Amino acid sequence: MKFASKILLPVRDYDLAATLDSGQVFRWQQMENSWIGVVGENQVRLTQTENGILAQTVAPQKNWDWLREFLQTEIELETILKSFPDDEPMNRAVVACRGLRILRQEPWECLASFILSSTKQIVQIRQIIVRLCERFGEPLIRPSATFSPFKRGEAKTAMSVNPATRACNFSFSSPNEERAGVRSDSFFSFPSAKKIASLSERQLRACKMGFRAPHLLAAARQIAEGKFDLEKIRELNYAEAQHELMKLRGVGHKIADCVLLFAYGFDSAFPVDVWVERALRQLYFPRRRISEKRLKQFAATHFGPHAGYAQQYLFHYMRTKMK
DNA sequence: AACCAGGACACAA
DNA sequence: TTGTGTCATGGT
Repeated sequence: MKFASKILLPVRDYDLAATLDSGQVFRWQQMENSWIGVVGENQVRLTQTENGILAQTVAPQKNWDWLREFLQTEIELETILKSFPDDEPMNRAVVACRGLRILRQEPWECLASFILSSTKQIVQIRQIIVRLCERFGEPLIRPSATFSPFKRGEAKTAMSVNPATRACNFSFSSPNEERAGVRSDSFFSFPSAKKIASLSERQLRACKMGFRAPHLLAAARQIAEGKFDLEKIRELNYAEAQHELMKLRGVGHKIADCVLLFAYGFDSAFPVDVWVERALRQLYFPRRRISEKRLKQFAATHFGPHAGYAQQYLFHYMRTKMK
């Protein structure tokens, strides 16, 4: 793997591994001491160092603002942590997960990813998304070419000309790689809404997304046809934005909150999945029956203006430190 | 080999 | 308002 550009993004209080492996993004894989992933059209390698995060990209860069935006390196974490309630569960979660951040994702990829997330373990979400990107994303620029070498249908011709630029494959190349859920030699963009909208439900189900396929397809079509505008969400307040996202089939409170928090930066969004509900009941109301509604109300008022961050700390704390 | 997973939805009580 | 069945799939 050759990298054309690199930069050191100075930042402290940033746990890269915890952040990339905390169930907000699904396309990053650890390679030795680094993390390999894709942001937009860029294949990136990130390495945690003493002074910050070292970033390397395959394509040459003139401007790194897109990466600072994604990683949210400008955020002063200390301010956010100080806004958390000063209670035992929260303090323990912060001590255990200090440096955990919330990323700022591209809305469509985030929405699509979380439509695919319902009642799935994180490992399986990763596998589904890898298949989706391999089959329907665009191959990314490789170091040996100055432009995208070929489109999917022309793979055979291009391969015979220059095998080194091979970047296309409709399936996993070996059982081992399929089991790992990851290919090591090919990287693809996340398929656009327009691309997904052009597919059949059958093609999507072939990615093993099950009953989520019609939901993803419907959302992609509405967006591709201009009937649903993901950019418009930015201009709304939290309640309006949540209501708007929930108009999509397959998007309820939880998934809407994930998108609002991870893609639009609504820090007050507080997604409650089985892990977070478990954390709330078990850490805040041990051996006491609390109604669903009172629990929701507690969550909505107790964690302050950056409740979404607090939620991520509780989630990651439960999932990693508390088995 | 059951059980469960970063749910949503229609419908019943 | 809260409870139940249904939808697919495969790690653990």
